[in-house]
Amino acid sequence: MITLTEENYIKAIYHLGKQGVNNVSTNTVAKEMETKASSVTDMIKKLSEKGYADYKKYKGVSLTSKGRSVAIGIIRKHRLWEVFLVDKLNFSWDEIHEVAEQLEHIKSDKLIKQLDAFLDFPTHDPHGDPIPDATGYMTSIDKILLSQAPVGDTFICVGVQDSSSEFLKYLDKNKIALGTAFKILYKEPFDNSVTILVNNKELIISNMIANNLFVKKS
Amino acid sequence: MITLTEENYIKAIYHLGKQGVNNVSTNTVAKEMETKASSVTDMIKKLSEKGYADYKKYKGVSLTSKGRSVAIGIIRKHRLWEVFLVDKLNFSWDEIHEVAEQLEHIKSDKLIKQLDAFLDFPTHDPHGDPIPDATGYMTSIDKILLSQAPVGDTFICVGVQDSSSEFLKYLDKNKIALGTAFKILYKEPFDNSVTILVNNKELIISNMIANNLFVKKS
DNA sequence: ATATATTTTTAGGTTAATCTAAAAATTATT
DNA sequence: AATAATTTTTAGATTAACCTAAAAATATAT
Ligand SMILES: [Mn+2]
Ligand SMILES: [Mn+2]
Ligand SMILES: [Mn+2]
Ligand SMILES: [Mn+2]
Repeated sequence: MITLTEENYIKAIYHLGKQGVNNVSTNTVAKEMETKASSVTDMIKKLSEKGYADYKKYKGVSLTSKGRSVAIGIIRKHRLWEVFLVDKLNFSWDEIHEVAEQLEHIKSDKLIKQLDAFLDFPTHDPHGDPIPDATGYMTSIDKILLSQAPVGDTFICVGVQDSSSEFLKYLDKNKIALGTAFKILYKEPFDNSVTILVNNKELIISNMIANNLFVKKS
Repeated sequence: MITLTEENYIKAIYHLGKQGVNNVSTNTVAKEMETKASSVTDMIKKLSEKGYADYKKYKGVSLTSKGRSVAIGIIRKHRLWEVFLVDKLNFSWDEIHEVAEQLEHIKSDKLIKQLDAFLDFPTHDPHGDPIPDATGYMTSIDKILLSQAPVGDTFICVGVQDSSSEFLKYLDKNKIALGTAFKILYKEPFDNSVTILVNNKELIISNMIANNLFVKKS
């Protein structure tokens, strides 16, 4: 039996250390979980005892393959529910994360299997993140950050790094969505801002924005 | 802030004492919650302090109007999710209760509002129980137990008292579903069994079954 | 009305998840 | 290499939800 809190820690370790393979420091987990380092120490001891994590004192924590498969299962549920909320219940992409944080903990194999089928086996969530299939396999489209993309080429938006409501609303306001195509006209060396041509209009994007938008060459 | 456990106690008190109006004894709640009487005493003190329940030592517990509206909200969610599972995800009516027990605690006003619309504002769940609307109003069809229905008349099945998987599977096996019509041919005084004509076949139903099937005159 | 049985509450403990404060280990700086 | 700063762990408390066992109240039976 695994508790909701344990699931959330496992997910955090997965996201912080490249799919849970890299060691993550106690403080890093504490920040992500909005809790204190001492609480994290307690919990990663427990996760380690239960076989979900590898932990050596003062050396940080990583996931075992058992822990990794738990993490992937939760992520699968999170992203499928996000698709449900957008595709079926008309939520916008900036309203879904908090609800999915709750729904991802519902335990029922049949539920997630049927939901997957009902949604027609989506491969990506509304933020462009890949949805692991029932076996844990994830298709990774090769995407780069807009800040890393060269001037002159044409790209399409395929994902976001930050999926906070604020950032997503900024994109909405500027009519940038997944699938939107644009051309990189100019990169200002002084502040690393990027001028793009999108929807037949020039738009200047700050480095911070460019650092949170995933694109791929079109 | 209300915890999941508090919600479950409130729901239990609601179901045990006619919509939470009647006083319910500590032991009754303990049995329903599969816990000990001492734990119940602790919890109903807390519910009372938080304004969800009225409690006097040794006198049992009932719900305040605040508690009642919490209960109705949870029941609304439970039943809407049950409709979702059956109508959209192809669950059968005997597989949904446990999942709905989890889903009923998801907190999002928009979610339940949109789900209601997505399901086309259903008024009854797959077991024939009424679904409270957003204001808490519930339509109650006047139904009686098959065991109370007179011989000779024709009835349709409109609900179940017991919604355990075992009972529901029995009904499936005998091709009895919500909306199924039948005629009461005979009631055996010795064991109170009931002979009905259903799907053009005679079927003898034990008193226990007849005590768990709601019908209405057709 | 008294004794017996049952129900309910209280007292005191446990576990999971958190916290603060202090100690120990590690890392960075002179 | 020694000292200072930072990170991590330990020790000891707290809270929610539960438990057992004993005490108190209520209900039932003689
Ligand atoms: Mn999300
Ligand atoms: Mn997402
Ligand atoms: Mn149910
Ligand atoms: Mn139901």
